[in-house]
Amino acid sequence: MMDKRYDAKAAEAKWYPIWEQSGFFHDEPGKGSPYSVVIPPPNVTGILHMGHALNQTIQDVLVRWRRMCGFNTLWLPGTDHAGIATQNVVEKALRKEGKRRQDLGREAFVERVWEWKRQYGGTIVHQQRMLGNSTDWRRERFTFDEGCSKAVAKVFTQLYNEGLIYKGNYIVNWCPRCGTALANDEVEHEANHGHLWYVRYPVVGSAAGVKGELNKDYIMVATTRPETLPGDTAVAVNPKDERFTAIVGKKVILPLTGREIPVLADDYVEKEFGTGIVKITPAHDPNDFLVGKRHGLEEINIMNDDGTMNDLAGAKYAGMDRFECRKVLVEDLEAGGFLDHIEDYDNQVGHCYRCHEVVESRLSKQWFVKMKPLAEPAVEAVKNGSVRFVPDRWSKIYFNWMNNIQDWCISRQLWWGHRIPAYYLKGDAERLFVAETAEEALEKARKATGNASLTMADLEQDPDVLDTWFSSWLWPFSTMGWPEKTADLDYYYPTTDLVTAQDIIFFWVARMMMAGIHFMGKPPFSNIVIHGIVRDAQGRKMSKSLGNSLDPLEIIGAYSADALRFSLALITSLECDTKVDKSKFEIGRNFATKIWNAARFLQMNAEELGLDVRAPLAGISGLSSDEKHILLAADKACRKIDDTLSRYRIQDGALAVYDFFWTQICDGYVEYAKDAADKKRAFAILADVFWKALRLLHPYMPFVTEEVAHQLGYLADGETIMRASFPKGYTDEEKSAWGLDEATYAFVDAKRAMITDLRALRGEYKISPAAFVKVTVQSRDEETAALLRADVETLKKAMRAESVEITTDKAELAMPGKLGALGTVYLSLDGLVDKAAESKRIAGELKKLEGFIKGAEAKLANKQFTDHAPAQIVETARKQLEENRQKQAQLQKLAKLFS
RNA sequence: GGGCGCUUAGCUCAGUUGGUUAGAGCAUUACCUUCACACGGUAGGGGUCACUGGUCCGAGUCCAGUAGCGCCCACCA
Repeated sequence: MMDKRYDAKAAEAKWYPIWEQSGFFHDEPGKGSPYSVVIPPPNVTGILHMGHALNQTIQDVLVRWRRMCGFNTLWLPGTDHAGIATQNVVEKALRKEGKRRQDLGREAFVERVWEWKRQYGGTIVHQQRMLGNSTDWRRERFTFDEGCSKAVAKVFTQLYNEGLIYKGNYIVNWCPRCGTALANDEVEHEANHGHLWYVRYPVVGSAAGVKGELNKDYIMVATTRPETLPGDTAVAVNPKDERFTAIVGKKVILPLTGREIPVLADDYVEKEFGTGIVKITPAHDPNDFLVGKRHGLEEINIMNDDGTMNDLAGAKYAGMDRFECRKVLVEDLEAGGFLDHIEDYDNQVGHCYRCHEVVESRLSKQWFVKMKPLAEPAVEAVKNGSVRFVPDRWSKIYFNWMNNIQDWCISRQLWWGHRIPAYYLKGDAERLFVAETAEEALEKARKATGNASLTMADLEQDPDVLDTWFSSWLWPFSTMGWPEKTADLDYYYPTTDLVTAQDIIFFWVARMMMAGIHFMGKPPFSNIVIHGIVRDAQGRKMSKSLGNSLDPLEIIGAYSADALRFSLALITSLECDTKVDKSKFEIGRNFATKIWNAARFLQMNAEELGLDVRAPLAGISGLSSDEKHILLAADKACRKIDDTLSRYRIQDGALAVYDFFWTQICDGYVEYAKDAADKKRAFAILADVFWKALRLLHPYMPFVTEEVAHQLGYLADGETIMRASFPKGYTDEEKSAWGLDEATYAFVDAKRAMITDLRALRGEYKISPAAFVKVTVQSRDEETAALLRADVETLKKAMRAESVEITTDKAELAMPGKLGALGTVYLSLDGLVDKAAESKRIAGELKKLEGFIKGAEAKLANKQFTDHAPAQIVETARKQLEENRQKQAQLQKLAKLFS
C-alpha cells in the first residue's frame, strides 16, 4: 500500500543512484538513430544556480523524451576549467596563507590549482545530479583534461599553419597594481567626477578656410586624459563634419613635443561631443587603437607595466606616476599657452575588480585568430538552413555580430590554462616554432637553425595561456575524442540540439559553429535552442551582490527536484526571460502530490477489484461515453505533447500534460469512475491512461513518475520508466473498435457542462449541495436523449439528484434552467425559493436578453454582414439568436411562475 | 548611437495561419473537512488585450504612428 504522503526526498535519493549505476544514462554508438546534446559546461568553480537549473531542465526534458522515443541518446556532461575564475579562487586561498602565486612559482602553482580541482571541482557535478539530469557521467569531460588539451594544441597548430593565428599588438585592460591583463568582464565601471581639458594644437602652415571654433593658428581638442598626450599620433574629425573638411589631411603640432601629426577623418568621431576633434593615442585607448589600425598610425607606448611613464613620454615625465604626470603636464600646457580651458565632466572609469586600481588600456603583444575566414561559412550554415535558431529571431542577432566580427585575442597572462604551444629560441623572441608538442617544436627548431645539437634547454615556451573559450569552442567534438577517430565521434557528431541562454551566443555558440565547420567539416549541431535568463520577481538579474538569488538546492530541499523542474518548465517561454520567485515552485509540488494521490486512489481500487494494471485493454468493449472520452483525451495528449516537444515548446508540453492529468483524469474521469456502472472496466481504462500519463510526464518529473510506476506495479524491479516507450496515441483500429470519435468527445464535454450548469443553478437558488433535487433535461434531439439516458445513473450521482428525467418533449417547463449544447437542464425548486427576489432578478435578465436579441436581429438584417461573412459565421449568429429566443421564452414562463 | 524585444485579469504569463463567449496558475469571494488529495473540491468575481489611426464583413492577432518598459552591442575623447 502506498504511503499517505509522497516522500520526494526519499524517492530522489533512491532512484538517482539506481539510474546512474544501472547505466540507464548510457548508450553505446551503433544501434538506432542518434540524438546527442553536449551540456554547456559550467565553470568548475561554479555552484548551481537557477540559470543552470532552467537550462538543464530543458535539456533533460528533450533528452529523456528522445530516449523514450527510442533514440540512441547521448547527453554529454562536463565542466570548464575557467581560467581566470579558477586561478582567482586558488590565489585567494593562497593569500590567506600570506602567499602570492609568484612565491610558489608557476609549476607549483598550477599543481596547486589541480589539487583544488580534485578536491572541490566536483561540487557542481554533484549538484547537477540533484536535478535529476540524465547525463552520461561515464563520458564526463573537463576542458583541461588530457584529451581536450590535445585538441587545443592541435587546433592552435593547425590554425597557425593555415595563417589564421598571428601575433600582434593589442590593447588590453591592464591592472598596474596586479601586473596582469584583465578580461572585459573583470573591469568594473564606476562613475568618475573628472574634467575635460581643452587643449590647443597649432596648425602647421595656413589654416585659411577653417571655420567654427577655430582660429587661424590652432585647432582645439578635448580630452579626459591629458597625460597620454605624448603618445598622440594624430587628431581626428568626423568625415561628415563640414566645419573641418578643410583641415583634413593637414598637420598639427603636438604641444610640448613639437612633433607634427596628421589630421584624419574617421566615423568614430562624434561631431557633437567636445570640440568635434579628438586626439588619437593608439597605444592607450581601445578606440584610438582601432582608428590607428585603420589609418596605419604609429603606436607609441608611453607607460611602463606599473603605471609610471617611460622615456617615450619625454625625459621630464619619465618615471612619474600616471596621475602625477597628468598634473605636471597640465601645468606645462598652461604655461605654454596650450590649455584653453577646463570643464567638469562625469564619465565612467574602469577599475580592477580585485584591487580597485584604475585600469589602464595598454598596448601589448597578443595572439589573435583571424575570424573573417572562419565566420563566413558559419554564417552560410545558418543562412542555408542547415543550422536553425529556435526561436528564429536570434539568427538576426547572430548575423549582425558575425558580419561585424573582429579578430579574437586568445592569449591571457595567466598561469591556469592551456599554455600556448609556441616556443622561442632563447634570447630571440622573433624565432618561434609552433607545434603540438615540445618535442616537435624542438625538431622544427633544429631543422630551421641547422643546429642538430639544440636541446629543450635552448627553447622557451610562450608564457601566456589561451582564453578559456579557446577550449570551449571545440567542446562538441573534443569531448568525443577528436583528434582521434573515435566511434563516438563518428556516431554522435554532429550533435542534434544545443540549448543555452542568450548571453553566450557570441562567446560560445558562434565560435563553436566556426570550429565545428572548420575542423570537422560539419556544423556542430542542427538546432540552437535559446532560452531566456532567470530573473527575480522584480525582473532583476539574479546575482550574488544583489542577494536576490534563489538557490536551486534550497528549492529542491523545500519542494523537490521534480517540483523545481516542472515549475521551471511551466513558466518558461523561449520567447522571453523568466521571472521566478519561491512561490512558483508550489505549482510543481502540488502537482506531484496530486499525482501521488490519484495513484493511491487507483491502487486502492485496483486491489479491491483484483485488477492487474498492466493488463492490455485490447479486449474491452461496450464503453460508456466517459470512457471513450478519457481514451480520446489520452490520445490527444500523446499527440499534442509529442508535437510540442518536437517544436521545442517545452512550456506547452508541460501545460498539456498538466491539463491531461489534472483536468481530464482527476477532475473528469476519476469522478466518473467512482460511480461507474462497470467498475472493473472503468478502472482498467484508468490504469491504461494513467500509465500513459506517467510516461508523458516522466521527462518533466522523473522521480515521482518512476516511484509511482513501481508502486502501482507498472514496472518490476530492475525496470525503469526512463527506458519505457514514450506513449503514442491509439491506433485507428483501436479507435474504431472502441468507438472513439470527436462527436462522443464533444458530447461528454457538453454533458459535464450540463452538470456544471446544474450546480450553478443550485448556487443561484441557494439550494444546499447536500440536498437531493429533481432534474429534468430537455434534450436537443432524440439521438442526444438516447445518449443521455445511457448515462442517467452517473448523471444522477454527479448532480446529486433523486431523479433525472430526460425528455425531448417541448412541452412547457415551468422551472429554472440553463441552456447548454445538449439541451436545457432544469432544476425543480420544490417551492424552496424567495419568489419576490427571483421575480426581480428574472426581470433584469429578460431586459438584458431583449437587448441582445435586438442587436443580433439587426446584425442579421445587415446585408453587408450576410453577404460577406462566411456562411458558417452567419449560421452561428442565427443559431445564437434562436437560442436566446428560446431562453427568453423560458424566462418569460419562469417569470409567470414567480409572479 | 546601432540592434532586438516587451505592454493581455491584482500578480506571473499563454493565446499557433485574423473567425462563435480572450485562457492558465497564483491571489481573491462563498460553500464544502464527502471514504485519493485542504499541497484538495465545487461555484463565483475580476480584462475598453498600452494608446491612436488604418486594412477587413470581422483585429488581442496584420500595417503605420505615439507613449512607457527592458535587454544586448558600442560606448562620448
